[in-house]
Amino acid sequence: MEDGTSESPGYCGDTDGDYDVLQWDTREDCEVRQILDRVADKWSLLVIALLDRRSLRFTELRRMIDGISQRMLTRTLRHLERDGLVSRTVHPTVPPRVDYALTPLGATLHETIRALVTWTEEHQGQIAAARGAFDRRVAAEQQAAAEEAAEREALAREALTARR
Amino acid sequence: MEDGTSESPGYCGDTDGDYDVLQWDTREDCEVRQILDRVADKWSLLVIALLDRRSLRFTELRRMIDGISQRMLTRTLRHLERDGLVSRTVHPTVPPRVDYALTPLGATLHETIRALVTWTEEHQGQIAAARGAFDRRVAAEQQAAAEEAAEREALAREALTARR
DNA sequence: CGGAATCCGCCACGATACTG
DNA sequence: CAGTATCGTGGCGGATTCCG
Repeated sequence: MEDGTSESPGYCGDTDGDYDVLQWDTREDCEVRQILDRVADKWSLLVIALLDRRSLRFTELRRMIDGISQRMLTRTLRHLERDGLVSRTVHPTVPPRVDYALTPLGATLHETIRALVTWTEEHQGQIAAARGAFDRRVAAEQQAAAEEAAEREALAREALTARR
Repeated sequence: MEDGTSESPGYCGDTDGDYDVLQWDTREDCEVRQILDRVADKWSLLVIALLDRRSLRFTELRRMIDGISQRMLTRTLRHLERDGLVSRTVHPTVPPRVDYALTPLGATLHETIRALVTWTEEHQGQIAAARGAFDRRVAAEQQAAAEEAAEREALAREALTARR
């Protein structure tokens, strides 16, 4: 099994009731974070999206995703299966055939995720602009610092030659 | 600066038009994934949620989050600032005072995220059930395999004693 | 074909110390 | 107070090999 997100089943009990915003933010360690990590996983989201069209075999997924290693595909599918987001059905044929499909639960999650994707698409312009502005500001500050350093060095050298 | 999500500004151009689902899934490497990683980041979401109430100082955030290191808080805030989700204002007082606040863009993102949190809260029961069932199945299979192995070993030993 | 098991590189993160 | 700089490390992910 290798790891498996730890076998602790239920709560984490970490919630000390400091602030009320933390009602779902601190306990993120319990449930929300688990799902969030699954969604944000490099491959999970891709698998969910692909399975949303139709059920697929292991090798089909492997080919479609292209950059993925068999190890990661296996792990990803196991995790999704464990969370009840993907169903795994083995056909006892030879050679063996395994089909993966999205469960109803997985389908609703995919819908929910789409909202986030939509948000990103709608605002990616603003984000790109913000990044550009930020990077330019940083570059300008760095250059200013560099010039100041050069000036200080020039002054120091000048003082040195004057002493001789 | 240390890293900075690479300074490549625009597209990734990785999109080979194989399937149409990949229209936003393959190019995830370009924009969607960036935001998703930011959201799924261990601390970013927490910071966004806390700043949704009111603007906060560096140390306030540090105390409220509790498990975070100063390094990670700095990095997180820088990333959020770069993406235009959080604004940073320095008050030229002594001692220095720096306030962080959610930008309008960040606020809309927070709203969008809430949908995902809501989904998780609504379905965490199903997920927990699925995990339980999965783990029990795995445990059962492992035990079955162990018993089978023990039986084989017993047979082998029996055969061995018979040969003497 | 569909995995499981093993080895290993890399970097994300934490702890620590220092600066303005 | 609000950071930057440096070092040490655990774990994630990839490559490879073997199994049913």
